[in-house]
Amino acid sequence: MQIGEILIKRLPDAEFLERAEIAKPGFINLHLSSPWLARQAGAIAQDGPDYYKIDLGGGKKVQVEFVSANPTGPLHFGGARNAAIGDALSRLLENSGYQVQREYYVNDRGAQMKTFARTLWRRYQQLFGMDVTIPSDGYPGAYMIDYAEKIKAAYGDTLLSLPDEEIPARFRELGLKIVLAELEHDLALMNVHFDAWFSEQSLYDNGDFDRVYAILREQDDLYEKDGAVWFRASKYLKSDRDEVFIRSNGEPGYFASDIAYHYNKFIVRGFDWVINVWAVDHQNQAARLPGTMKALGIDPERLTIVLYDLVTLKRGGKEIKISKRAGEIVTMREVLEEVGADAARYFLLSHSNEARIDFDIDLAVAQNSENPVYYIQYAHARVASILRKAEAAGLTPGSDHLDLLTCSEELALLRKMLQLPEIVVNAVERLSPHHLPHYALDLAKTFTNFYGHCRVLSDDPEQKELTEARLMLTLATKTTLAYVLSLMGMSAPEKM
RNA sequence: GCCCCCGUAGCUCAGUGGACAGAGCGAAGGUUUCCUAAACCUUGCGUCGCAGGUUCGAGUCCUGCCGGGGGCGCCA
Repeated sequence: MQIGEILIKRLPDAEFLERAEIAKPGFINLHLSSPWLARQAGAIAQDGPDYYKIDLGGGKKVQVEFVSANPTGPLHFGGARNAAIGDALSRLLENSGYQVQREYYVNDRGAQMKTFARTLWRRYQQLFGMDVTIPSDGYPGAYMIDYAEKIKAAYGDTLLSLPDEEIPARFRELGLKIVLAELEHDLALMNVHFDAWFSEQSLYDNGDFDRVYAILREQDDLYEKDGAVWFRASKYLKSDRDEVFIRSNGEPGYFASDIAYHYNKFIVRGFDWVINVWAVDHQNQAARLPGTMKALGIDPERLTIVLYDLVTLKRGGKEIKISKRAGEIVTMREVLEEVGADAARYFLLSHSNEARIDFDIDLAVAQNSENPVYYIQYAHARVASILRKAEAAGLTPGSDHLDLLTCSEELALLRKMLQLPEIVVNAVERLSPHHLPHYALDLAKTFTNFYGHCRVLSDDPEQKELTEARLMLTLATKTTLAYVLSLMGMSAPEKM
């Protein structure tokens, strides 16, 4: 308490400070000056979203790799959470002084791709009445028949006469093309767009894998055992388990691809920082991969893996059961078509990454106050409506009398807006976008409270100055709501 | 067996070692000749899973336990 008193006496006079006081155990409470607060309405409205831009990154090149589901079928709804998180992180970083690249890693080689091509070939043959069955370990989903139909539409029966040895590569290539186009289309439904689709196979075609292999060989990080080539993970990690690098069948394993891929990210492409968004079922690999960067001379701190937990879908409080074995999955597209991108993104972002989500479809589509998405967007639409009405009445926002904004609802709204940079810094530092939806709801609530207590528009000439000031506050609210919605990748409707 | 995540209000969830643990929804009551009633206000709402420990101070850190989920592959 005594220290506090001394500190208070030494506080410089700042225009934003109204007063400082000491509270119970020894807290110093600084009170913002109301006139200063009121002036921020003008600053926000004038600067637009730039008012909130901060520079945490100093122009550093950061890559956010997300979704990256195997290109063997439509995206499962769980992938939508990955997309929501990855894209929101990208948006947060972009607005915090980082240069961001969004990347989708395409696992276009390996066993599952071969199985995919084989299944596709069989489905194609079936379309011509041939009595063949799909492989027992193949992909039983009906979407494979759709893919085969597309190939039939483009090529007719001409592929039936392909030489046997050309079939796997041809169907792999055709299938991949179809799936990638579908992934891009479905992700666009969620307003997610990638800057790069990075092919795993390219690592083997462009020599990155060979270079990494040579480096590791040189460092004696590789050894042979049981007919396979192993990476000495134990040299770099607190672990007694090594990683298979090249399998006994001669094929590089996923770890070999991963390390070559990150060599490419850091050494070839020169990213300062790489963020991978992975589902929790990769938690073990997530714990190990950064440490193995040391083998490439890369600081493990430069690789961050964001893990998120799974999503279960509910309808009317009841879980929707899916059977992956039978190929019955709930796709991202189905859910997006039902609930829309905005609601999906809001709910998928509203939980901390580590928490599981019960996604309630009924709530997401509800058009009432139970649904925070509508509440928030409605607040924006209401703001827009007031501004439209003002314009029609010849009233314009003005900064000359902002000191008239003195009532508690007005000041609370201003304070809430000024919290946003703090929210953004926190979300970036912890890579936790879930603070955004909570803040947005808070802000919408604070605005609606203001709206209920303070009439903005007035045709009374004596109220003109207050009206101009409140219009300025309203405009600042519009800027702020629209900005926080854009960080989440959601739309800010002018009308509802 | 070892490792990771979760457990906070009736429900869904926030909570960065600091003040009396917060929001929304639901509930109860009230408001509206008025800029979008898709609204607003008021009220009540807690053994922070349990038990120890560290600390001036713990929902937060440590240990153990209980409950739920996940991971420990020559799959990715």
